Amino acid sequence: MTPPDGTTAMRTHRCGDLRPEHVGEQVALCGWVARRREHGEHLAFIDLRDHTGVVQCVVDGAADLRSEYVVRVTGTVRERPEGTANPALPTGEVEVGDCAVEVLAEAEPPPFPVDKVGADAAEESLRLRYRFVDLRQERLQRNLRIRATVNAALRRAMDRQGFVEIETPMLWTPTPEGAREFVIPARLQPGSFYVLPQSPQLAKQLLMVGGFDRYYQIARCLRDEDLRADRQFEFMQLDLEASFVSQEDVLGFVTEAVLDATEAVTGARPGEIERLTWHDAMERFGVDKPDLRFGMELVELTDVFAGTGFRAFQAPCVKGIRVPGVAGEWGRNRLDGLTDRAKQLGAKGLVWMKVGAGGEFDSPVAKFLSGDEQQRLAATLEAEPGDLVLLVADERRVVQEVLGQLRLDLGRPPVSEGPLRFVWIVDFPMFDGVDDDGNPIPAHHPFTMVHPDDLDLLETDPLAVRSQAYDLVLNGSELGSGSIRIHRSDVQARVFRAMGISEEDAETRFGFLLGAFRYGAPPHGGFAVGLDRFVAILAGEDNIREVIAFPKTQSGADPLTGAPKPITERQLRELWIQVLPPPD
RNA sequence: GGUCCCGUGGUGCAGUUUGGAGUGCACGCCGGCCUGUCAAGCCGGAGGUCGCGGGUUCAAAUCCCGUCGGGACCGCCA
Repeated sequence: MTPPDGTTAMRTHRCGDLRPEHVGEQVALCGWVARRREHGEHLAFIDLRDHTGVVQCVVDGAADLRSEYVVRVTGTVRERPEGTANPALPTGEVEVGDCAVEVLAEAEPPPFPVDKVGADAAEESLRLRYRFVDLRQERLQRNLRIRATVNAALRRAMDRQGFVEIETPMLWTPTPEGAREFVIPARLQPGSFYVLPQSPQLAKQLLMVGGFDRYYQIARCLRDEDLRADRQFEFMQLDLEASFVSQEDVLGFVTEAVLDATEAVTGARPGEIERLTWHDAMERFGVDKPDLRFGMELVELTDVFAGTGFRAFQAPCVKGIRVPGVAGEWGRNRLDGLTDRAKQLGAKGLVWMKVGAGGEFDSPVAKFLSGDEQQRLAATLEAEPGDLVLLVADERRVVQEVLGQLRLDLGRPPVSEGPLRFVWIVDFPMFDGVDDDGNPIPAHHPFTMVHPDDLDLLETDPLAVRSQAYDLVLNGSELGSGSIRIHRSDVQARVFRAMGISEEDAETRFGFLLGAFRYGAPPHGGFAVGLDRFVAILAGEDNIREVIAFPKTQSGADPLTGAPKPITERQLRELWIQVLPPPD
């Protein structure tokens, strides 16, 4: 997997590649002046940088260079004199001697230091305004190369599994569902508009009807929604769909692809991806995207306090988490802060208990709990001396949400740490509560297939219906989701009815897809993996902007180009568009 | 739409709580010295609309109001 050596007409080697084995070779290197140490008119050291690293070049004379000049250096590789090797540099045992330097391009001083320390410290908008400089630093070079490695590995995996890469249109049709769309005026049809696809969802289902039984695409998706550390207007997905498949087939295809990509980046292939049902994930971790890198699971305690006299625990659900060995670090102030946090998350309160040296509970509420309750509590939690125990009693959903978040607050390792813990979340519910009109709210898009065992519950108990939808989660981040789709019009009609979508409604919104399905739709299902988040985790980055060459700021601007900008009157007229005055 | 944090020479900070001369630190930049440095060193120098606007005050980087930009989050992202 060694990439080509980079030899060109202008250079013989790359800076970071030089080693003792090259000693004696006449070399030509090209790169940027990272640093220079000049000792008068007789000696100068130049640290020359390209994307492979830095090497020291020695000039026997004055070097009239400045930072970030682009230069070509010719000289002879030699071992460094006794005692002058630099173990901090991979190239530190050698240097290029007797250098002649040719300036290929002069450069103004960079607006911020071109290294990890300098760029990390700089205001991010400054980095983005000078992204072409920022990109030279090792971190972004590495991240974007990881990204390319992932893309290549995914393509290989999909090709190997018989998938066909097909591009779908960027100019698509508006659909009044889901994310807000970017709108493109149609010059040839004044008053009408295309939109940029929020995903290739409908297109790939049409491809299934069209007989491409294994489709994939590394697809750009666009959503005009507010930006976040893990969300940009435009993002990439490994999008796939296959016909005549079960859920198992789809999970298999995706597993193969993401494990291949992980191995390509890290050199190690994770074991088989484990699975949790949505129900178990919510009960044990309080979230549908559990971070399995650490324990502190939610422990069910409802039975323990079934007959309790303690008013606060007379609730539909009681759960607790055990934070091992930290009791000593939690004084009254911090615990009060934690209680505030729990209330802010929706709990009525938070009960904390410290486990003393003899296993006894130290807590303001201990006196309200019977000896038997305390004993069963300790046993169920497997509490050890020195542990801090946090308990919440409330409606089940509230308990899960609050403790799930506290678990993350107190235990979640940094993104750059720990093993890569993939997990499939399966058996999602079909609906997520009811809206103001009493209609069940679909948890996924309306073409998601019902779990085969639950089909008959659609009319009787819709909120109990599970779907054949599944998520892939990595270290607590949702990497992607997919489902088996409905391909039979009778089932689709029942699901629309359950959702409160009328036939006319459905026809208006998805008519072209439903129409196509009348011409012979195979059973099919698919998935989409969010690549920006995937790459960010593999690169150990919190923020997907660090794995995107030219990202936008939180307000959707690009400080480098100045986009978005007004366009000319003439352009507007051509598009039959008039800009309204801003509201007061 | 909302909550919170940040904005001071090119860069990163301190100064803001308790108003008193653009005060300080590190890096960078410019000039000089320097033949083994590697965050080179030593000497000297330049560089400021304290984001912007308004208000309070004898006096505002500092207090108040507004606004712009950046970031984190809620809403939103079927």
